[in-house]
Amino acid sequence: MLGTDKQLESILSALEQADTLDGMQSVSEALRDHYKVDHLVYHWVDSAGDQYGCGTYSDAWQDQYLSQNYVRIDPVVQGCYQRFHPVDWKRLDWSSKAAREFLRTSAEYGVGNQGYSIPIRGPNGQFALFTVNHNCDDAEWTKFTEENRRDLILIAHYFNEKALEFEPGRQPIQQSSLSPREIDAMTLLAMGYSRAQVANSLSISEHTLRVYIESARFKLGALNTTHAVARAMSRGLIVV
Amino acid sequence: MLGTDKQLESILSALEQADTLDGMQSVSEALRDHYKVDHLVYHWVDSAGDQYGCGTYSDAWQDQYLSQNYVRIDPVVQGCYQRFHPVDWKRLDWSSKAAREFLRTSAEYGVGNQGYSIPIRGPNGQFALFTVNHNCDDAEWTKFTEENRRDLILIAHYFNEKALEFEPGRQPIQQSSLSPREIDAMTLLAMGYSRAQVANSLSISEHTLRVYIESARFKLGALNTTHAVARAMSRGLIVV
DNA sequence: TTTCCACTCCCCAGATATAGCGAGGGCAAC
DNA sequence: GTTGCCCTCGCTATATCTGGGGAGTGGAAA
Repeated sequence: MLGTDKQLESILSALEQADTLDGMQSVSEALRDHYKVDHLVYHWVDSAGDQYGCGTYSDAWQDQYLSQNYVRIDPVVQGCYQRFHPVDWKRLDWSSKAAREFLRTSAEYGVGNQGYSIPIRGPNGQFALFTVNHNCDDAEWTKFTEENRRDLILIAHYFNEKALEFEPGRQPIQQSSLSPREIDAMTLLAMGYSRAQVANSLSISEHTLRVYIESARFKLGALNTTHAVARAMSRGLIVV
Repeated sequence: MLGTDKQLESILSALEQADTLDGMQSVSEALRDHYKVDHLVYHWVDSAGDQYGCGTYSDAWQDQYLSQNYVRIDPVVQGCYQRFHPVDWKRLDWSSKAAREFLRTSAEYGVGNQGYSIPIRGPNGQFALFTVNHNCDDAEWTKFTEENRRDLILIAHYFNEKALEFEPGRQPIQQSSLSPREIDAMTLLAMGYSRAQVANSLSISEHTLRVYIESARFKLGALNTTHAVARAMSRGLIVV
């Protein structure tokens, strides 16, 4: 547990003082050695498929993952996106053919059979994963995750805190939040209403509604209504 | 620190076994006594304005907060919504007239002058706050928050985990999967491309694309394209 | 006080999406 | 070897959305 482990303390101090991605990389390697696991990875899953991370997976696997756009079929990402609590890979849905194929390929690149991933969310819909990976039997893995669950949650938190520090454009608190009416409009559009229906629901003319949509589109830097709704959702401005 | 404190351990065990909001309420009272602070509050902030929570603020203050819709002006909520890391209330922006008025009123209801709040985010844009509040001088408060920062992050995490358990409709994760092409289509639409652009990107005719969109709409039970994209996003089928 | 911003309303034309038909090849599972 | 799903292509007409203008109110901040 934290506080009872001098070595872990010093590693976390190093993380807090890291000021580059390389620094985080070193910390993940140190943590991997500390916990005696095969891999330890922080993975930022960003919009538009831009994603980065740091960790101990091989470069070859990272390249493969990105080039094959595995994020779209990775059950770990899919599963964590729906959850709040950390999840053991065994509890995910590996039934689809693509998922099994993905698993098989990952093993070829040195990814272990056991995994434990923690979803992390930041402002504006930011989403990331913190994963510990190992090769061992179920009993051993269960013991490990139960013993270290709390540590891992905290470490995940600290990794994300660092990653957000590095990310430009995240810190300047973009105050381009939507007005109440704009949020109403975006919300109802996301619920599938047509403009006429939305206007009716809000008891305003369709013309007025259009101004809100355009205004929201402008604020969100969106190219069209669908884009605006998508951005509003991913930034957590509306909930559907 | 966790793991070095038997009393805190037992309180957290009680939290893990809580199965009602009242149970969480009791835990927050126990934690307040444990940390010897004035208040300790978990506050679920829903976009629709539906909000609930549990904690040790007086009923009168909670009623006042809800009836006055303070969530819209509360600098703690506003500030935490843009941040990832825990934040001391002193670092928030209290400059607006509404904020100062709010602060003055809160003091009348027994809210202390010092506060430390942790933002928490779950799937589908869920957002909550975990706050510790006290009446003391700055030095004492800084010492307290620095010493207990890690504990508080973890406790916040556990509170939210419980709250999500209680929330109906959050658990059922239905996986109606889209085909790869449908996911491509939905993703590109969410990125703001028009149908013509999407068709071009995928190197297919616009007619074919339309079939995918319709098929995805059908699978998602969506009324139109925007709705389909919104549903695909909130179900984590596409990552934008 | 003035300046900003949110909110409300109006017209019109062109671009885009939706809805209705239908058709064939490939691949996998039952 | 039939059934079902995925991928691909076509046409046409109507509904809806987008983009270009302009205009007035009220409230809150500088």
